[in-house]
Amino acid sequence: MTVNLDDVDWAIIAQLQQEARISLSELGRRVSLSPSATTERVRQLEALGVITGYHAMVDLTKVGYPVLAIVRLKYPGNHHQPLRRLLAERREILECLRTTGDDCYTLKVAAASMGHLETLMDELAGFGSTTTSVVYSQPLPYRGPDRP
Amino acid sequence: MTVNLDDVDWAIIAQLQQEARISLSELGRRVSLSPSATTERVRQLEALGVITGYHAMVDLTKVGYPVLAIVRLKYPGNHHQPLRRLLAERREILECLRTTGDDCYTLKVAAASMGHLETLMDELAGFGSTTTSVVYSQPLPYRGPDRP
DNA sequence: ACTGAAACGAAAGATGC
DNA sequence: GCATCTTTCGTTTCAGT
Repeated sequence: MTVNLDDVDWAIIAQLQQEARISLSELGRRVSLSPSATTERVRQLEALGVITGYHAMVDLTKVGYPVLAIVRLKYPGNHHQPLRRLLAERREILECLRTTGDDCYTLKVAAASMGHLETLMDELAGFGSTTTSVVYSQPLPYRGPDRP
Repeated sequence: MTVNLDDVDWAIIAQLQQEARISLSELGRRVSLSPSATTERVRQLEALGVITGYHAMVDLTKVGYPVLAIVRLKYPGNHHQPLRRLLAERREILECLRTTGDDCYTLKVAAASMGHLETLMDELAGFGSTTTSVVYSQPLPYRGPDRP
């Protein structure tokens, strides 16, 4: 499943992980490649599924979601469909990871207030027992993986 | 701290959260605005800190990190500097949230193998007691917040 | 706060190395 | 797999509303 990536591929990935909206010409300048060669490399990385997308990041507080929480969910049964439906519907759930261990799901949830978070927790509590931690701060700026 | 956003702002945010590399002209077409008006709106959203950046997302398995784990860290002391240093150095740590509750930090860690994860855990264990959950799957495609 | 026009720079595609 | 060239399209700036 691993793709072989050379120095230039990693340089491209590093640049686009930090600044996804730079032009292909600018990207080419930064990695010392012509615009067309850069375009071809980026196309390949996308086609191979190495780069899966480009996303704007938003300040949750500024858009009205000042409360961020991590919810761990202990989900006993095997009937995952209802939970999948909730994940799709409730846009306050920003991320969901299924994990080993006692808590099968770990969710990241954005809420407009503690009252709103309470409502969301009530919905999730229908699926199993939950453990909620409210996030104080995010001590790490965004970054993706680096070359090994 | 909240910024007032109208329908057009939210439409712009929604588009850029899904596809950050579309041209400003294309974005303008999608939200029914001229290129120059679109440019000005995006510039404002960036200047206000509503949009904090644009990032390429990468398939961790394809770039050589097939093991993803969530690590909860119970950090007793108040000396956070050494941990901050580790966060900055160890690029395998992709995310770090400081939270309420018994486990003060929740980290997302990418590893090349279980052996590599073991090494990383040993480093983290120096700071406090850890609970590690390996991620099976990510049942939710990436998405940011939606309009309330 | 948005439109429209004009100059500049970038993207896309074809060709040759 | 990469560079160069040309056409087409996007970006930027500014006048005007």
